[in-house]
This record gives sequence, C-alpha cells and structure tokens, in this order.
Amino acid sequence: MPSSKTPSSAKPAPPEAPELIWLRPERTGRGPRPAHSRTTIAAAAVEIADAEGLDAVSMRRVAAALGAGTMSLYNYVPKKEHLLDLMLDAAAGEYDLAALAPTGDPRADLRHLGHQQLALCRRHPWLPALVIARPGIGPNALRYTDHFLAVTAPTGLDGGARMEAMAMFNGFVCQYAQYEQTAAAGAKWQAELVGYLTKAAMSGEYPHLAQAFATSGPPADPDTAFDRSLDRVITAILAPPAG
Amino acid sequence: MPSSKTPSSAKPAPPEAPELIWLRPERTGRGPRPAHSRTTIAAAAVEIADAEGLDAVSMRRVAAALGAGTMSLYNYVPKKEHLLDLMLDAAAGEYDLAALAPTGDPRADLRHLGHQQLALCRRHPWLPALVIARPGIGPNALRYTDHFLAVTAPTGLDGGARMEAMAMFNGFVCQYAQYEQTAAAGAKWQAELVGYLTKAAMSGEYPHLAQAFATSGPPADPDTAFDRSLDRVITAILAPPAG
DNA sequence: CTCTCTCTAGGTACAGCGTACGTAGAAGCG
DNA sequence: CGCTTCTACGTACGCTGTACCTAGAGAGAG
Repeated sequence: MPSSKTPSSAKPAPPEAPELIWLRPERTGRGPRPAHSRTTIAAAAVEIADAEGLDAVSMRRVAAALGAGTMSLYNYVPKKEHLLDLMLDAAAGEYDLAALAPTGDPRADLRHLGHQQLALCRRHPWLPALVIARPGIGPNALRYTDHFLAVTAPTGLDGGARMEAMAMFNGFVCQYAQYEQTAAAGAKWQAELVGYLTKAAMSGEYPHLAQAFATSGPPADPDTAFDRSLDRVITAILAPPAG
Repeated sequence: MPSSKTPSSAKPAPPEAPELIWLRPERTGRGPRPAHSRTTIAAAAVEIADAEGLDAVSMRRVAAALGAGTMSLYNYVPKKEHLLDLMLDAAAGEYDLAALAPTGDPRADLRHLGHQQLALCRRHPWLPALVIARPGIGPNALRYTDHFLAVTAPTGLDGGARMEAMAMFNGFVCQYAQYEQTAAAGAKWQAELVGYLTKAAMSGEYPHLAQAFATSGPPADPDTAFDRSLDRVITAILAPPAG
C-alpha cells in the first residue's frame, strides 16, 4: 500500500531518536502525563544499588520499586544503559559544589574535591564502576566538569589540557575507591591473596616482588595512602608539561 | 538415614575450595586426563572477545568453541569470573618484557612500558575493562608486576609506594585506552555528544566549560595526547612525595 | 464539544545468560 | 580387580534485556 492514505500504517517521523538520553525531551506535552520522572526513576535505581549492589538493578526491579509494570519503564528509559546514565548523574548531583568554591589555590581545591569525590564513591559503592565505564555527561556531571575547570583555571593550562587532567583525576579517585572496595570485601579472599602472593614471592620467580615485600613498611591506613597518591596526581596536573 | 553407612551420600572433604583460581591445581593426577587446558580455554575465550567483544564471551560460547559441552567447562573454571581471570592473564602473557629490560632510566623505561601496554589494549579492546575491574593476579600478571618494580627500583621508593605507583600507571593507561575506544566507536554518538556539549556550553550554565571550548586548540592526535598525559603520570610517580 | 492522534501502561513472549544437580563412564591407586 | 575420583554433559531453573502488541487516557484541532 504505497501511496493510498491508509490511516494506521503511517510512520511519519520517528526517523532517528537520539542515542543520548539527555537529548531526548523528558516530556513532549502530548498524551497523558507520565506517572514518573527521570529523577524518581534514578532515585529508585540508586536506592536499590546502594542496598544490594549494581547487579541488583534490573529493569524489572526498578519498575517494581516504582510500582510500575516492567515495560512501562521503557517509556522513560529506552535502554538499560540510559538507566545507568541517570544513576550516574543523580550521584553527580550530590556534590556540594558550594562548599568547594575555588579559592585560587588549585592544589588545595583539588584536594578538597578529591576528598568529596572519594566520600561519594564510598557512599555509593557502585559509582566508581560506572564513572570508569562511561563518559558521564548529563547536567550534574557537567556542573562537576565546570567546577573542575574553574578550579584549574589558575594553572594557565588550556581547555583541552584541563579536560585531560580531569579525566586523570577522576579516573584516579574512582580506581582508588574501587580498589578499596575489593580490598574490604572478603577477608577470605584477602587471606588467600596474601598467601598466594607470598608463595609467589618465595618461589624465586619474582625477585623484585619479593624484595618489594621485604622493603615495604607496614600497610598505611587507607586515608593516608589516598592522600599521598592524590597529591602525586595533583602534582602531575600542576607540573609543567614534561621533562 | 543419619548414621548408617550408606555408601553414596558421604561428603568427606570438599570443605573449602580456594576462591582464587591460581590456588587450584590445574590437574590432580586422578581420573581421566582433561581434554583441555587453562591455556587453550583462555585462548578460545580471547579469540571470541577479540572478534565479538567481551559480552560475546559466555560459558556456552567458549565451551562450544572448544568442542565441549557447556557444563564441562565448569570442571576447569568453577565460575565465569575465573574465566575472565584466565583471559586477563593470557593477555598479560603477551608483554614482550625482554624488549623492555630495565635501562636504569625509569622515565624512559616507563614510557616504553606504557606504549607497549597501550598497544596491547588496542589489540584486545576488552582488556582495559577487565584490568580496571579486577586486581589481576596470575603468573603473567605477576611477571608484569615484577618488571614494573624492577624498572622503578632506581627511584628509591619503597615497595609499597611502587605498588601504588603501578596501580596509578596501570589505571591511567587502561582508562586512556578505554576512552579511546568509546571515542572511536560510533560517529553518530560522537556527533550527538559534540552537539549536546556545545548546546550546553552556550546555555550559559557552564561558563568555564564554554571558555574551555573556546581556548582549547585543535584536538591533538591520540598518540600525542597519550604521550603527554603519560609523561605527566610518570612525573607524578618520580616526583618527591609531595609539596 | 467532539474527533483524532499520540502518548502512557502494561502483558506476553523469546532468546540468552550463569549455574545447580544428577548421571554415565573412564583412568589412576591400593 | 575393585574402589575411588575424576571428566563429560544433558536437563532444568530463575533471571536478564527487550521486541511487540493491545488498551485506554488526555491534549490539541476543528
């Protein structure tokens, strides 16, 4: 039925919906008003992830938490990926950027930012994995980006370099948080690991590993270790281009 | 049947199998000899992941590639996690550490190592995600660790600090590789992103972002950008503790 | 107000996943 | 030889993301 005006099978204009959820309008104004919002959906998902881990966040689970049918959720979130985007941005909205207003001292400002970010990652153990996995656009993430750029403005670095610096900074904090988690989770695992490593060190196959074991002091407390590494990262950011 | 000597239901000694796959012997010597080895299994999994991505690596898929039944695979790999461990170590086995023998110049050595690592991540796009997600023990990973410790020996840092440095280094390279992938994948996505960002920048909500857009030069080629950031990371590692 | 069109809500269904469990048979040890 | 212990593998369960379809609600056009 090529040109006859059959009323039903007309597909006028869904030519290409944007892949990025932030480019889809939350509401078009037509039809019944939605029962939920991106904010409430994200909040529900975050609550589940906080309580039971990221794997517990399934479309069914989130929909149920909202009191909705599973498939209804797909009206708001076309793919599960997008649900994760919403969670990511919800978490980014928890920064207290007002408390972090730039002071003109990039090192101090970045230290504060790093601490707040680590606290955020500790509060939401699923967060680091998401931050590392996906770019993280979205209004709140952009606010964070803007803040980072503001804080690093005094360095004299150009825009591109400061974006690269942010990626490094971000990546470092999240990786640290993630490492902290795997270390904390499972005393048995930890014990096995130590046993295995010492066995490996004593095998003679890894001389430098053995030597490192011998020369390293007692394990530092997590916060101290973080501060030390964070300072190194900040040094890298503030240092002149290279040598 | 509590105390009668029924022959079948005796559970003598599976008290606690180690969680770490490297602590389980590959072969106990009893029973028929296995038709596969960890090496061949890892190779099959790697081949699938290279060709179709990490998501395509399922127990069924790998088993089929080996010509085995799905559940047979569980004799070698008690959980899927462990299959990923095997893949990780197989990839770590591809380092040409002989070509990277320590020269006494940590900066140069780390540069070489970083380049080889990036090449490895480009060859196996699934690798960065795995490295970031899990600690990465295993014989080949330990060889890498040992090498890193050897290369950084001249810095005078103690064992613990050099391990922290390795985590930073590793994390940086893998994150960069991962970023590169998401950037490369999907011109449409990329286009949407640029559009969204410029719109955001022009909204006035993100003044520093807008300014950064304005002041950043033309996008650098990926290798240059990598080298620049890598050098910063190396600086951070080599720098005296902090200021 | 009425018509129409678009939206939301939700059920059903499918392919695929990890893996618990049970059975059959082969290979090494006593 | 026989006992034990391993390997191989089929079946089955609960879970996942999501394609597709049917109703019906509500806003805008006439």
